[in-house]
Amino acid sequence: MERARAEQADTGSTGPGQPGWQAEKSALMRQQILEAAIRCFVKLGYARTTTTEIAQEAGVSRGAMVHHFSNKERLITAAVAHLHHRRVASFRDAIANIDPKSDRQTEGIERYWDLLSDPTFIAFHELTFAARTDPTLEAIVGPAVREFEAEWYEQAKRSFPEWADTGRLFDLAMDLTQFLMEGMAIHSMMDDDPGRYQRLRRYLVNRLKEILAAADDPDPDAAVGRFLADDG
Amino acid sequence: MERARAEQADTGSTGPGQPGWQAEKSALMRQQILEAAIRCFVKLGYARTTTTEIAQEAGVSRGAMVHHFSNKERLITAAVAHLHHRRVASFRDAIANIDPKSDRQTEGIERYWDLLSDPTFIAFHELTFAARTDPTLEAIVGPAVREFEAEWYEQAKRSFPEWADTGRLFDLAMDLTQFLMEGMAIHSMMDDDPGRYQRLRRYLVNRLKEILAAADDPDPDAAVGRFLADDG
DNA sequence: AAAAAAACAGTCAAATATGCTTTTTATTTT
DNA sequence: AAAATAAAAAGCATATTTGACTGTTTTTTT
Repeated sequence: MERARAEQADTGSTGPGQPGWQAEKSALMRQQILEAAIRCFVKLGYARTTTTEIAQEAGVSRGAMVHHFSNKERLITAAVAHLHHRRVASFRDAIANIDPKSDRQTEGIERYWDLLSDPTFIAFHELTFAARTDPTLEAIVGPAVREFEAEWYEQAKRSFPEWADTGRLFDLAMDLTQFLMEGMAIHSMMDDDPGRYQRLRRYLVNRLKEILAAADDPDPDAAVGRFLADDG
Repeated sequence: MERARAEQADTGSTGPGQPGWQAEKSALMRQQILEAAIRCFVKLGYARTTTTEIAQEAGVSRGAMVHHFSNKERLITAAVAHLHHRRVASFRDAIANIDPKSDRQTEGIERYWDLLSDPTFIAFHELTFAARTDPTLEAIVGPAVREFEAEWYEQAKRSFPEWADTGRLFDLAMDLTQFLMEGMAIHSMMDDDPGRYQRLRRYLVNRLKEILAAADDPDPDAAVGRFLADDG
């Protein structure tokens, strides 16, 4: 009395003929389209990413895609949300999985560097930059950018408890890391000289350790002052 | 025996009716169009800068513009060259005019910061970034980017003789400055918190002075090693 | 002063991108 | 099994953008 369901095995919990299968297939296709959009951002840049191109990249017909995302703005909005979730998730696990026995500062910087050259991050940067001159896109991307920055800060605080209660020194270290790493990442996209960047990452780690060491100073404000002294 | 030339006075060396006047007017219009193109890059981004938009921004008809630049690629190429010259020139005078009595490192960083937020530099950055996914543009912009970097390095060497013969320490200082400042500049476009950037510039100046001081070390290689140490 | 050349303006057609509508196919429910 | 519903594909209409063409005015040369 077995019904013919031989071909459903690998799809997970549901299969053809079962209720809910269509919904699952639909969700899968949505996902597929969003990932294709992200690949297009990386490959072509935001401006030259057309809906036609995304459909082609996803391997679905334009009509099928229109069924899922009725116009371009909705598609872009969904892609940004998808990208944001992936970015937060991959940042979390990169930082959370640092070997506690390793040099944690170095590991943190190296893992963040890997992320910065990941397509997910390149795509996001592409969108952020395009948003500079596109108010519609800015309205979509802006909140995600701010949310990620807050997440970055919180996650760093959680994963590097040695920095707790270092106040302004922590802020200084975060800003230094963020801006220097981003500047390097952008430049490294058009300049193939890995040694240059590696050297500077080592320099950065040493600076971070120096700032951290200053936190043990009896007068932390004086320590901040030493780093930011205005005289020679 | 005066011929009627009352209205030529303010144009400089030539005026209507004199040979060469047309050529001068033509050059002026070329210039006007190129500057309009640059304003468009800043305002709209490279991708959304159309020839129509440039003509409108320049206040000339499209046909007139086509007369000067027969197609878009030639116009873009000329605009990039124009922008490059302006960028090199403004960098040179910013650095060359540093008051010798001031704190030269601080002044240098502050002046470079001013340049990074100047439309000339924003436009160039826009083009550089767009070139990532546009080989045709990359072919035009790439050489200018490399030329400017070389110029930047040479100019810094010339204007800060105290760094002469500091070898690898100089390279480290240049890279640190370039990447950190660029990272800050990009971020500051979308985040209005001047204090954050000012603080970090002060930090940077102190780091530069520290690197420079290390150049007096009897063993400069050991000094480099101290900054780039690989152990805790 | 007349002819030649250059600068300029306006219009048009081809190509491309987007959003909408219609037709066909597949799936679920009764 | 039939009706109802959802998904996918294809085609069409409108917008934009670019490059080309044509005619007019201004400037230079003879």
